[in-house]
Order: sequence, then C-alpha cells, then structure tokens
Amino acid sequence: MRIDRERATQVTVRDQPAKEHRRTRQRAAVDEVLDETEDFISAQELHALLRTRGAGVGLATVYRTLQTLADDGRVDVLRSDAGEAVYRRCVREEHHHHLVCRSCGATVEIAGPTVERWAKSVADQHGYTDVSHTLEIFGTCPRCAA
Amino acid sequence: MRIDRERATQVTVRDQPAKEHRRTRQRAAVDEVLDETEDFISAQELHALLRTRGAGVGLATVYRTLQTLADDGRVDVLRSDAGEAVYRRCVREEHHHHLVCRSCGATVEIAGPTVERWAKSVADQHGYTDVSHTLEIFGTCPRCAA
DNA sequence: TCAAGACTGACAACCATTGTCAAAACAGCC
DNA sequence: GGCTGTTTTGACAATGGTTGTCAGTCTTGA
Repeated sequence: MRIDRERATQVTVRDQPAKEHRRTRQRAAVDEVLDETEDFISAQELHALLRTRGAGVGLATVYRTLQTLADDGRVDVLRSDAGEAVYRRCVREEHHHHLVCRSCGATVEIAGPTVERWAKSVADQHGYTDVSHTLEIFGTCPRCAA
Repeated sequence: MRIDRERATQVTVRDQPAKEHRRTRQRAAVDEVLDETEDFISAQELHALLRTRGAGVGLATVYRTLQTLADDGRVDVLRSDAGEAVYRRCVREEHHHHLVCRSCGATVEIAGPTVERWAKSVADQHGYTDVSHTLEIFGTCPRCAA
C-alpha cells in the first residue's frame, strides 16, 4: 500500500496559503452550492444539483473545482463508506473532526484537543514523525432516531 | 450522502458470532497471505501476490473472501487515501485503531480507551445514538524516516 | 483591445469493485 | 468409495466514481 503524502488526510496542515485562481461562472456555482449545503455532498450529487438548477457545469469541472478547493483547504473531504469522496465547506479554520449522521448526513463539526494530543503522543511513542490523523464519528442524529 | 449502516465502519461491534464457511483451497491461500502479511494489503495486491505464487485465485474470489472475513470481523478494513479498501488480519480482539506509516504501510495497532469515551460523550452531547467511529493515525515510521 | 494562458466540457479511458451463471469443489450421508 | 444438495469458484461483463485528453472558450493583466 502506498499512501500519498499530499492527500493522506484532510487534516494535514497546509503550508502554502493557497494560490490565486480565476473567478469563473462554474466555480461560483459550485461555491454557491457549498455555501448553501450544511452536510457533506459528493461530486456527483453536486453535479446533479447544478444541472437541475439549470446552471450546468461539466462533471469533470465539478471534480476539478472540488479538488482545487480541497487542496487549498477550503473544503473538508472525507470518504463515505462506499469509498465515494464527499465534500463540505469547513466552518472552523482550525483542525477539527466530524460527527456525521449515518442516515441523513447531518454533520456537527467538533474540536478535540484531547484527541490531538493523544494521537501525537501515541505516534511519538512509536517513533512516528510527521503525523496526521483522521477521525470521524458516525451515529444516528436525533431527528432520524425519532 | 447515504452511509450504509452495516458497512459504515470496521469498528462497529458485530452481534452475530460468524457463520460457518467451507474450507477451500482458495480461502486457505488468502488466509495464508494474511497471516504472513504484517501490513495492510489491498485485494488487488493480494490477488497479484497469489498469482505470482502460482496459487491462482480468481479476483472476484479474493474480493468475496476478504469481504466475508471482514463481515465476520476477522480482518480489519480501512480505506487507503486513494479510496481503495485495504485489509489486515487483526491481532487484537477488541476494538482498536491503527498507526500507519505513510510510506511503507507498517502498522501498529493501538487501543485508545480515552478516545472511545470521548467519542461517545461527544455523540451523546449532540443527541446522536448508535455511535461508531473511525480513527487512523498516519505518520512516517522510524525506518522510513532514517 | 489583445495576447497568453487558465479553464471548461464532452467524451474516452481507468480501475476498483460487484453481478452473473455455468462448472467445479465440498460436506455429509449411504 | 460413490451420491447429492449446496456452496464456492472463476471468467467475464457490467457498474460507477474518478481522471485524462484536447480543442475551444473565457479571464486577466497589459
């Protein structure tokens, strides 16, 4: 197995502050959807949504745009269990995790300094350096449980 | 987004104790590789490995076998960053996490009762029930860092 | 306005994974 | 050892998310 350094996880702290990109209709459209969407959404879903709105954007463009945003640290990425990448505008600037509803996808962003420290110390203990981690909590939200 | 209840994460506790399966050459071969392999391995890699050994096993069979093992809780599954599912014979019986080397895949299994409790309490706080979680730590192992 | 180059979109290509289904292997039984 | 019902296998097709391609279009800075 080979884990790509750059894309290993969305929680890796970025060094470069984000290159400038051109403002285009397509990117604005994707941005708008992300702004309106509370929960994680897949590239496919986003593409379909744009299509129904009439603001057609090519699928490849949606993928590219999301990837760019992710690279710039402007959206959170995580993999749904099906292996599909799902995206979400991140609200917190700092490193954080998610509590995600299994059935509707409702998400709560969570800061966990304790966990951060724990992860760091565990890695140190085993001599691992350059550490990052992924942590997501899944459950059934109150609304879906009702 | 739809997160499948059954496969949401490898850390969900299994209720059923594992159905009996027939012993076949193919399953034995997969088992053997898993026994010998310390680190996470993908279905594709395992398949290729078997092929080079002469113990040819169909790709579909490899997938099915791994899936069965995973369902029975006999192997750990996690998704590499590329979205590929990777498997590993789990050593610990109880719920645990992994510290994985980004470059060589070397893995350390980790128990983190603190984290378990934290995850549970966070979920409770937000009214989420039926909680499970994923947590993996990535880093560069001492050998690769040298 | 203009040119350079970034961006887009339709489509093909990729690749992990799953579905299909007839043939083969297994386990229990005689 | 054979028989038989069931499980398992494997070759192949199909699926589906994602990425590559490349000519045409749009942005931007001059």
